[in-house]
Amino acid sequence: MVKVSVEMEQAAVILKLLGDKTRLTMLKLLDEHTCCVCEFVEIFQVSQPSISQHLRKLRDVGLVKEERKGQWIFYSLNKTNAYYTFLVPLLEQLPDQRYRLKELEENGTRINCC
Amino acid sequence: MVKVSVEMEQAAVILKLLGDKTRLTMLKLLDEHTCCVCEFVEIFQVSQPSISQHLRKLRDVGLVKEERKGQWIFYSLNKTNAYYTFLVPLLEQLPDQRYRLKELEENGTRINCC
DNA sequence: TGCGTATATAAGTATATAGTTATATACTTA
DNA sequence: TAAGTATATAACTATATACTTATATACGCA
Repeated sequence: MVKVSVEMEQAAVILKLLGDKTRLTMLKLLDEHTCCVCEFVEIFQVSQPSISQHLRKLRDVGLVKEERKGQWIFYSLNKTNAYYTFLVPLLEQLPDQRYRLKELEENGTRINCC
Repeated sequence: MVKVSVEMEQAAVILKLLGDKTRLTMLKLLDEHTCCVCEFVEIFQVSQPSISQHLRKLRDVGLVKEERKGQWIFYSLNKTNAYYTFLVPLLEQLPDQRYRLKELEENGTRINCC
């Protein structure tokens, strides 16, 4: 008997959240680095509220956690979350996204806020 | 360097398809057994077109394949599909759905068509 | 305290999605 | 060939989703 880590309904909820290119990329990035909202805004070239709303959805199911450091709020993967082990084999198969952070560093937008 | 099995955009498309309870359960069932449309109709208690439309989406990305046997069309997981290995660790973590087929057998609705 | 920056939330909108009913197509069998 | 069963597609509808702009809140610093 294979161990079941999540129920069907919960799994579908999580997978629906991952089924968005922006959120999926966010999670892959967060698996590699802590990021703040303004970095995501720069990376994805969408409005700041749009990023906040994506992060809220991920936070609402506990996939990510936030930590305020002064003016900025840093997001990271919540590795204690029940769904984290469900996520891991997925994220492992996704292409490395660290080049995006490197791009930020190159044009100075990473330094600006973090 | 971890081997990348899928690109971001494709992964998001696949995960969005999995982010629906009906389709996710279908895939888990198909991982265990071949099924035909009428069985899914019975299991999920939705209209036949609804089931057909779900199956079409899964077929369009190549996750499932169909095989006509007389009057019936049997669906199964397409294990040669590029996304199959992406899927496997996910499906493994989902609860076994064979009890649903057992239920069909018990009330005779499995026999009716397959 | 007042201003600038970072983030969150509210409200609105366009599009996507999942279901429905109606109908078409394909096969089986009398 | 006609009737019955299985499946697919078309058209429609209600709801969900992802974005936008406008505004509120929180923090740092002069």
